[in-house]
Amino acid sequence: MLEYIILGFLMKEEMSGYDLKQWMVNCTSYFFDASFGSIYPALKRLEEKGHISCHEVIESSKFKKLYAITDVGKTYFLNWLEKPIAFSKTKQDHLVNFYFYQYLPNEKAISNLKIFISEVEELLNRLSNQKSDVEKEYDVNQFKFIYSAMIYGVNYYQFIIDWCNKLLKQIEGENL
Amino acid sequence: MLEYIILGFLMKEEMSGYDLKQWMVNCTSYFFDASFGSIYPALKRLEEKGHISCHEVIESSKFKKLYAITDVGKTYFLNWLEKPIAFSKTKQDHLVNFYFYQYLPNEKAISNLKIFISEVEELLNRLSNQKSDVEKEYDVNQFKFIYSAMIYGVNYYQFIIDWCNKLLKQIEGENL
DNA sequence: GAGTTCATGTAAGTTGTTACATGATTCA
DNA sequence: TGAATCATGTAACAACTTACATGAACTC
Repeated sequence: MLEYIILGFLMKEEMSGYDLKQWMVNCTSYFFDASFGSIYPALKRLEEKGHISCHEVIESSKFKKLYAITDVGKTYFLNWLEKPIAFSKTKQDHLVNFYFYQYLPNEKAISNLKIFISEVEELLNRLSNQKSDVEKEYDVNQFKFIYSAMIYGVNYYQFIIDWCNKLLKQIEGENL
Repeated sequence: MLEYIILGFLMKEEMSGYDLKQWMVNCTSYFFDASFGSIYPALKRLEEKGHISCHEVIESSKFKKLYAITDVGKTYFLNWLEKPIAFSKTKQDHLVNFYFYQYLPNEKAISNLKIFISEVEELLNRLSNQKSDVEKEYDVNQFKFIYSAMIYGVNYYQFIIDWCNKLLKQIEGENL
């Protein structure tokens, strides 16, 4: 998946491994992120396969290895993109915890739920602000899919918060 | 995470590696599943650590290695469970695809969205039926957390379907 | 008696992360 | 001049999956 994401970003413009990481942190980290330890080897592999090409530059007096997608790479990427998407059941790690909360005293369940909620709320706020910025600065119709992904992210976080709150009220109701 | 899930299941009753896999497929696969190739080595590790113990039996004329959680294991599990849950951003693989759909012709985007929707709809139907069965057979108040997880699963699938349909209508509207 | 399900396990491969190492440049 | 950021990279580890191997029992 990482190699496809890299190709996807390079469809827009050439960039370095460091740039790619920045893009992920700023734009896709709510559904995909990768470490330098996987990005750099991936770039090496993609170059070996001929999907990308590299040229070294000095940009604002900083050494950079800029990677550009090749025609072979473009064909490869688009061929992958047009294939039907297999829904891969995503691990919802937090559900593993909640699933066994029957073994926890209610007070502990409540306090942990509250901590978890505020954790997700912070992520929601950050993404929500980012979404507002995009709405102000860009014509969202031109970035339909990217903007839709943001809406997904915001609504997904909200969904988790709502679910937690419902569960919270249910347990709290019992404690009375 | 796998080792904790195993301990969690063994909190209920002793079972074999095969049983554990069955439980995951039938009960948790919408948010967590593991292969035999990871379950059996995990059981070995847990036994070495003294978190579980094993005894071999013939159950309905079939050889089984039944694992039971030890007191040490129980303490270890509960100690993990009561810690605050770190929200780990789950990779939403399908979003990686949709994020780059600007590079796909609208017709292809539409057909792929439709395929994806029916894929998720099938999962939703299966889980939805399972949920109905649980509602009929059990007192859901006794399995609050397990039942809440099911609601999470159903609503999560529905959320994805709704998001896809919205996006679909938006693209289809453009094609007129 | 042939195929399916039950049951356990291993070896190799996949796909990452974490921690470290290096060095240049920028900024206070 | 010392800390932070920019920039690239590797080695070790982690946590799995896939594919294979084995064999007993059940089912038609």
